[in-house]
Formats: sequence, structure tokens, C-alpha cells
Amino acid sequence: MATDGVTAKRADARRNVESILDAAITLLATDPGVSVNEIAKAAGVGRVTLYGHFPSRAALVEAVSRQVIASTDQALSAIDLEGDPRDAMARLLEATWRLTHRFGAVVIAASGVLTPEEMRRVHEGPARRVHALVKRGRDEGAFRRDMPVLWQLATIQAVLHGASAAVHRGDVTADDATRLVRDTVLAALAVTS
Amino acid sequence: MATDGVTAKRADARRNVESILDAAITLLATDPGVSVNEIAKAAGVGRVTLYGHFPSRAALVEAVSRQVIASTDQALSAIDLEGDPRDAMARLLEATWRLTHRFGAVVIAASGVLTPEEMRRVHEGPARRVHALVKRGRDEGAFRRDMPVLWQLATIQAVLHGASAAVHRGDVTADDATRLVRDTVLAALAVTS
DNA sequence: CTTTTCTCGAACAACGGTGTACGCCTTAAG
DNA sequence: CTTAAGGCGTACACCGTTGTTCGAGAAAAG
Repeated sequence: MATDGVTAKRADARRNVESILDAAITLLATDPGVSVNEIAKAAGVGRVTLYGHFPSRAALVEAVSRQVIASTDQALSAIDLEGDPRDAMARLLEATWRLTHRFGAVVIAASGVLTPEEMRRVHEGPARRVHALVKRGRDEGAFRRDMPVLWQLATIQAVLHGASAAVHRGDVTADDATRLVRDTVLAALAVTS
Repeated sequence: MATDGVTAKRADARRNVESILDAAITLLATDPGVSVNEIAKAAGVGRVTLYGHFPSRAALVEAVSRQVIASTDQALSAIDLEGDPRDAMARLLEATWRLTHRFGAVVIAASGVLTPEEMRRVHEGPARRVHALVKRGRDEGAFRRDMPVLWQLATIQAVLHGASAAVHRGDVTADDATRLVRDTVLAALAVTS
């Protein structure tokens, strides 16, 4: 039965791990403090079963974080950042918005569990791309230079986060938010005419 | 001793209530989930004494919320919202930023305690002024009209909140943030050239 | 069918938080 | 000084959450 010669996990076990991770991502995306009980219930699984797969709540959150990071890195590394900085930023924002909307507050849950060092490493990946693009846009005169780069990054993150909240509140649809995030950020970055 | 003919609170009692409220505002502004124990300790008061003045944690949070709301209303109602919408928005943003920076996450703590109805009423006051100003700016052609008003309000709130986080992180100073919030929001609202 | 793995509920200990009761001491007010 | 209000520590009950143990039973793999 050991198809890989080492572990030999049963089929329903793997399915349950999937369900648990899915439920955890969904719930943690809106409530970082959700209890293990609720996650297990949402996954259609007993709480004890969950503990059979993840030794602690922290381990579960860490596993979720890793999966989110993997998805994020994969999605963002596929984005073409060449050409006009404005167009590149629009592409990057669309992809990032989808990720923000999907994974939301997972990072907040992670911040209570992961070490600061791990958190830094997690943020570094996605942030590097945006950082480089903003700098290039400034150098080429496409983005305004009278604000700190760090502030502009903070603004981008704030708009994304705010959009997530607005969609959750029902003020706008997720589809509309794609366009609104793009236009708003580009307006905030644009050189003053 | 009853100066008002009814209650007759002792002097140190009133002082302690003050200390507790001050400490609660300070701590709740950064950690909405802070325990009663820590608040009492920060106020230089025993936990039991705190319960002597506030019957429950919820009551304390509510009292803090009322005080914050009062300060907010007073500060914002003094702002002149006439004249060029851009200038009025700049004035309103400066005052609002100071309040956001000072009171931060109190509203988050309140959201876990106050009823949705109370929360709505709390938000209504400050939001009404911004809402009216944004609408006037759109009507007079000062602000762009190709986005929902609600989105523009969400953007303003997001930038303020993001600025608070950035200052807390040490990315910018609170003073610089005043200018950055103003310029960023105005750029986001401006009609596209 | 047999074996092995996994599920699942119930029960339990530990922890941290809220809220209460009691008794002693400090201090403001007269 | 006398009195009463208030402060304060200890102890306790209560609750929700985490993490563990046990044993019976279901289900996958052979």
C-alpha cells in the first residue's frame, strides 16, 4: 500500500487534511482568532481528528501560511513586470487583489504564531516585487517622487486591505474592486499634473 | 460633602476613574483584546477596584467608546467645510488623522462589544461629514465621479488606517503622515487630467 | 475476509480570562 | 479625631479554548 515507499497515508486521511486546510484558510481569512473547534466543524471533521493531523493550533496556522505563501509566490512570479510601470503596476495589482481578497486576514493570524523572523521572510517575497516596481516607476518619471517609497508601499497595502473590507461590507463587488483598486492606486502614485 | 446633592463621590475615586479610562484608551488603541488585568495595572489600580467603577469589561469599553466619540465629534465639528472642496478635505483630513493616530484600534475593540446598531450610530457622525464633503466635491467637479462614493470613503478610511500602521511600524513619523495622508487622498480623489 | 489505519465522541486536565465575595487597610471628609 | 467611603489582595466559581487519552467502530488496503 505504500506507493511512495515511505509513509503510506490512507486516502480519506489525505482528503481530510485537504478539507481542514481549506476550511482553515476560509475561516482564518475573516477571523484570525477562530477556534480549532469551528475549523474542524467547518471541515466536517471531529476536533480530535484535526489534532491527529496537526499537533497544535499553531502548527495548523503555520501550514495554512505556507500554503498561502506558496500560492502567492506562484501567482505573482508569473506577472510580467516589464514595460510601462503604470501598466505593470496594473497587472501586479490585479493579481495581488485577487490574493488579498481570497486570503485576507490569514497573515494577521500568522503574526500571532510565527516568529518575527519568519514573518519578515514571508512578507519579503511579495513586497520585493512591488518595491522594485515602484522604484523603477519613480526613476522613469512615471510615479511621483515627493513621497517616501515606504509610504507608497503602505498606501498600496492599505487600499488592498480597505478593498477587502469594503467587499466584505457589501459596499462594492469583488469584480468592481479590481478596477477600483487599480485606478485608485495609480492615481495615488501618478505624478501631479 | 455632596456638592451636587445626589451622589457624593470621593476625590480619589474620581481620579481613579480618570486613570482607568486613560489607561484603557491607551491600551485599547493598540490592542483591542487587552485584558482587564493589564488595564488596571497600567492605571495603577487593583483589578477589583476597576470592577468597583465599571461593572464589566464591556461597560468599560463602552465608556471608552463614548469618550472617544465625544472627542471626535467635538474636534470634527469645529472644522470649516466650506470653500474649495480640496482645501476643505485637506483640513478635515488633518483633524481626522490626528484622531485616528490617537485612538487607533478603539473602534475595533468596540465592535466586539457594542451592538451593530450602536456601532452604526457611532460611525454615522464622523462619516456624515466626509460623505457630504465628497459628494459636494463631485458635484462641483473637484473630485472624480467614475468611482462610487462609498468606495472613495473606504479609500479615505483605508489610507488613514494604513498611515496609523506605518507610523507604528516606524516607516514614517506622525508629523510626516499628516502631509502624506492629505496628498495621497487628494491625489486619489482628483479628477484625472 | 483480514488487517491496518483512521475517525470520532466523550471525558479530562490545564490555562487564562471574567466576575464575585470577603476582610483588612488607607484615606478623604466632616 | 471620628466616620464612612474607597482601595486592595486573596480566594473562588465559571466559562471557553487548547491539547490529551481511551475505546469503540468505520473504512481503506491487501
